[in-house]
Amino acid sequence: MPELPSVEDFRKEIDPNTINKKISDVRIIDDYILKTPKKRFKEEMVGKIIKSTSRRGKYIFIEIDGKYVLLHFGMSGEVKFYKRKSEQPEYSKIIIEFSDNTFLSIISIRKFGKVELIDDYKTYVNENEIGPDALDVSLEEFKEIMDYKKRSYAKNALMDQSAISGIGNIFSDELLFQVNVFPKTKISQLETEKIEQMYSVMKDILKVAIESRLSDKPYPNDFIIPHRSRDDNCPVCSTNIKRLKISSRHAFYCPKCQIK
DNA sequence: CGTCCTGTTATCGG
DNA sequence: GCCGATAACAGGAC
Repeated sequence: MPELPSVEDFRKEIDPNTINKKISDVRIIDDYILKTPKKRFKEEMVGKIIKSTSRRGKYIFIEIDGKYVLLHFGMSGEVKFYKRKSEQPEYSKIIIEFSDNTFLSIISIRKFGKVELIDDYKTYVNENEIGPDALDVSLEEFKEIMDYKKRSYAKNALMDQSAISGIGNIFSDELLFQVNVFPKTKISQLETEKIEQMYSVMKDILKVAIESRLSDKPYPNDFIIPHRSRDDNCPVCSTNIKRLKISSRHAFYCPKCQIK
């Protein structure tokens, strides 16, 4: 379930649990999502110490003695830290074992994720055009980006990872719902005040979502997320939620609150 | 059985 | 070159 808030949750599973721990073994159960040759991946990691973690959009970078392990979760991945071998999660693909007999599992049901050893994360971010993280972007930057994306539908602009990284199908729906914007509105049709409102709502919903996940609570009921179904109603006005296909993704929205 | 899915990428036509 | 639509990638859930 990985958009920015979930990925941040995964990062917190890694950090602090594995920080300063020594890698004693790397078990590769299935190398489908591993983009670095198995042998090299193992050799570069065993014996090394986990230094730090960072996240940009939906990517996690784990720093290991100057190099980085990149994690991307596709549509269904996650990571799990655990202390007993018997707790090994189902669909574990790669398991990092530490010298204190604890484990970090990289899990993937479908095989859309990515695990890769890279030399420098800044180079990677530039080469792969991963835009600034949604939680780091400044208002000025956000306005510039929206100006650059003015020909796009609002939903597509928000989901473009090279413009702003971290927002996917779910959170773009939430953001548009909370600012009362119909998903197929072109960015150029929005007033400056609306763009500014989008910026502040973007920060708010991501922070609230991270907090909810951290405290293991469901997302607030006045979010559209718990009502993303054609059989459900708008938490504000009770109108039946509608579904719309945009660029082969389904957008859920309230036809009354989100004016065209 | 068919449908659905919270991501990314390539390709095509406009 | 940008934009939107589509297919492809896989496999489990319902």
